[in-house]
Amino acid sequence: MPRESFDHKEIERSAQEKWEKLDLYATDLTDDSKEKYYLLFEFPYPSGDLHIGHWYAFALTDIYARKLRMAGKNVLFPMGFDAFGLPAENAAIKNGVDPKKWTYENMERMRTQMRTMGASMDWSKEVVTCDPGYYKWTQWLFAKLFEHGLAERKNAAVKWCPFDKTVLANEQVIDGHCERCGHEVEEKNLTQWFLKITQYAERLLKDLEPLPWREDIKDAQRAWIGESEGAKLVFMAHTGEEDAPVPLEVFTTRPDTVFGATYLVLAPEHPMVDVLIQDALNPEAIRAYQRETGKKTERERSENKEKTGVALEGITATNPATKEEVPVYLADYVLASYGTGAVMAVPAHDERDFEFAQRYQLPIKDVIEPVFVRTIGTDAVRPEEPMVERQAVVAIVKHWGEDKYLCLRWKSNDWTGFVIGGIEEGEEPSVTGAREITEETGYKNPRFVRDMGVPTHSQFYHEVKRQNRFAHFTPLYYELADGEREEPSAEELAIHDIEWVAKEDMDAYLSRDNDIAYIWKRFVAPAFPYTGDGILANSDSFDGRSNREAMTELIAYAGGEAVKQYRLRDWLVSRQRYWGCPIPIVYDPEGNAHLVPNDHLPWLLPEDVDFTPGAAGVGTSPLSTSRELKERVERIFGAGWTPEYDTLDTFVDSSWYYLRYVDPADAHDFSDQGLLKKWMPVDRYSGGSEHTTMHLLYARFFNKALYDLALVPTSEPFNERYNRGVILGPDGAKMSKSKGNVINPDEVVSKFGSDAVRMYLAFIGPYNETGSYPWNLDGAFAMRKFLDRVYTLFEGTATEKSNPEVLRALAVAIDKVTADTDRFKFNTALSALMVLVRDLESHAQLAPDAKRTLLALLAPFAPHLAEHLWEKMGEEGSVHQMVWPEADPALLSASEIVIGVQVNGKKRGEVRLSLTASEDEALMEARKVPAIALLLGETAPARVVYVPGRILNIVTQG
RNA sequence: GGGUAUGUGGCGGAAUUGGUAUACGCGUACGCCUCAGAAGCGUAUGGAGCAAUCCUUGGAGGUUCGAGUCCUCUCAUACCCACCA
Repeated sequence: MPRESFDHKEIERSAQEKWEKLDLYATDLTDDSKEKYYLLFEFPYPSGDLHIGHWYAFALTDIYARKLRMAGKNVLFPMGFDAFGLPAENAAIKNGVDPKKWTYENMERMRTQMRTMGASMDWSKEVVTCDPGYYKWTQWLFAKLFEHGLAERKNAAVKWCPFDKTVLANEQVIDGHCERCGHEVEEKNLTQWFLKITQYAERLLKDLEPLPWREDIKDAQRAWIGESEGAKLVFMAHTGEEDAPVPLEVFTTRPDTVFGATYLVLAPEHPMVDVLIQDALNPEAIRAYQRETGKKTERERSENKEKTGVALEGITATNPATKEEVPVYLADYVLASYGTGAVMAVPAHDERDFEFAQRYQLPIKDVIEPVFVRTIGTDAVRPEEPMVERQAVVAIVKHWGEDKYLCLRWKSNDWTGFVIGGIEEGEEPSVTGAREITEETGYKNPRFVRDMGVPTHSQFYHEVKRQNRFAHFTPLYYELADGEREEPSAEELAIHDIEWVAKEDMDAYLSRDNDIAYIWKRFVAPAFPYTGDGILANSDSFDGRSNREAMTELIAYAGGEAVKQYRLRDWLVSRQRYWGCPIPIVYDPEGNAHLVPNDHLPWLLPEDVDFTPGAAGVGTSPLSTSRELKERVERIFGAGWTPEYDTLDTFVDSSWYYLRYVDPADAHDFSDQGLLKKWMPVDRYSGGSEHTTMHLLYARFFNKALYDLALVPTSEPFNERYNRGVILGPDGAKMSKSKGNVINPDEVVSKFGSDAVRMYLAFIGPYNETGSYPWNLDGAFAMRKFLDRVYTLFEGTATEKSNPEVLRALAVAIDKVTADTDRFKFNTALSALMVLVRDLESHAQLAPDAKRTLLALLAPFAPHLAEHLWEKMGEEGSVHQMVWPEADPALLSASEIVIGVQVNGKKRGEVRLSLTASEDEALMEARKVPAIALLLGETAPARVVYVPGRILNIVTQG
């Protein structure tokens, strides 16, 4: 059948006009006759042009919005702009354009482009964060947080470019240099505003649990919050003089190793350094180290793998467990911003401390003896059986001539290792080793060289003895004097083979991550930290106990306190930027911060600002160049009062926009309580994976804080969260202007039509997974071909009713399209539509009922064409007001089905069976298939597995 | 270095609870149509083999009547965090 084509431009124009006239998409938020559904996508930054990524974000969510409306939901599907931000200011600096003008013009252009998309967004709820009507309430909410102690001022470092004389955002610092002029960046300490998100760390973590989010999204948030359980311990620092000792508090996750803490390390910025330095013998060296590290950014410090530090000479601190005096160091591997900014160093059991101790020759004291518990395999500990403790030796034995070592391979389980033997009552371990070497391998002249120190312990199931073993190994080293050997007993030979293994082959030879491999590693590299669990040693009365089990008692013994620590820092919201929401704070002549009273909100962003780099003072914001702002403050508050010059991080604006959508024009409140109660939480929030941590966490924090102030009805803002993938350039690389692989959607839309483009994006892969998909023009063309086929299907109309085959094909498609669209699996929904269209094409002409059903299914995916065909059929109203079809279950279940027949698990044919067929009937049918009959022969099958409607598997052997 | 995710044809991908692997689409080949090309239409298309048949979901084991799917190990790629004590 030849394919008709249609004029997509004309169809799009007329459909869009019609929708506007019918005002289809403005949601009546007060309509209670339908169930509410709040479908949210991340609002865009008005960067200028609508790109293919925007299409991917908006048009595909739109598919679901349309489907939901047809399914009878009252859908809120709003749109807005995250309109404050750095690019507007950069344009101002570069081209002298007013940031406001630049932003509003961009928004207007994007609105126009978005209309061509034909998306059903509700523009009447539009929110623009740089609009005073919006940021008035950003300021009001900031004030609420301030009043409740959730906003505070603290010192914090900013990146500063000494050439441009301007504060840089983190993303403007490339490799420690200013992205604009290439000069080296410095850090400056400024007093800045913080929101105390850390107070919510525990709840942000705990409330994640019941959310129906994908586990990887939750994991990313958990990692960002970074909870560690540990203890705070106090080491008293002494100066050697008569002075009172100074307490130094440390945070550690391993208080069980406190007996091994052989020195103390403070961050260079630690506030106590100023006190301690007065009594230190080397104040110049200490100051020099502070200056040196102060120049470096945190990133540069971490890039430098080599650990550096300086001793506070003449100062010691008392280990609260051992009561011994330990030296105190400054080192930049300790971060001032985490924990207490000070750590107790346990070089034997921490890799960083170990490295530092090696470099500065500090004592290393083992306090944990490793315990290896086998948990997998046939020798895994069997909890139901008793544990038998044994003292034993492990003997590493060197060859008399070569650099090879004596190994045993156990025949029962292919286990590889060294000679091992139980210590007899009253026997010297070295004697045990020598005896076992001779007994097990026959070598007669082992010479004991040394005991390798730290004992290790193993728990495993002894398969031969049939009991759990807790073996305490003493690792010993022997060398064979010569090769003199007698044949070991037959009993020994039956258990294992003897093998000589070269040093360099040993790692591959030994099974990984077990006790034997550890002992070998210790033998070849005698000093390295052990960070795992084990048995306490060198720890007074705690010796011999499990480190985990004794943890709480050890904390108490050391006079400490168990605490939880978070990696999450308080949220620094001050930005030394112009194009952002002004912080509604003024300072009295004494420098105390006061909120700008509500009746002066919105606290307007001044317009007489000089953007020239360096125009503002050192380390301050462009707002300080505004005369109007200063005058405004003095006029309202009095002489000597000064404004806050910083603006808010744009993440603050976007932390509450979903609350404003419900009541965007409200001049008396940030939103309407009644509507919030009805509409929150957001039912499904779709966005980019790059916002998994920061934006999503900030918004959750904001919502929780407002919940505690009884300003919002739910403690979590978002129910479902879907992360989307990215569209790559045709070359498979990330789209970027410099690579020249950016796709301009306008061109493709004008060529194939808006419907074809959105369908291509829907078809490219699963939407709710964060894959990345290369753009392919052939795909958009293919979608247009498909739409032409649909168009052709509507050419004629049958007068008789649809036949059962058509009805069944429709039912199957309804079922699949519905389920897949609900899960955002638009690709498979479309595949079901294509199968349906192919089936329908085999029938001469379609009855009106079949056409209507097909149009309903098509409407969310190809809204313009569906509307056009609807009109062509002579139907009233809009196709988008149709009721979403439901599949008749009776049509879905076929009475007969083709199932595969397997012989011994391999598919050998297929049979058509009724769903209610018995096993005997199935077997009878299967025997009619020649290939199967041949394989089965005359014998009765040993076993038959028959799952009706799925599979028949005939097993012929046992 | 740590965490998370993903590995299925030439390509994007499909496969409810373990139950006919490769749906749908692209690309490719051949044919039809055409003066010719484009478009369109039709057929084929995981690999090997003339065939019967055998092999195939990154690799190696395992559990099972049956594994893309579950378990163990291993390799590769992507993203995020990276001295967090």
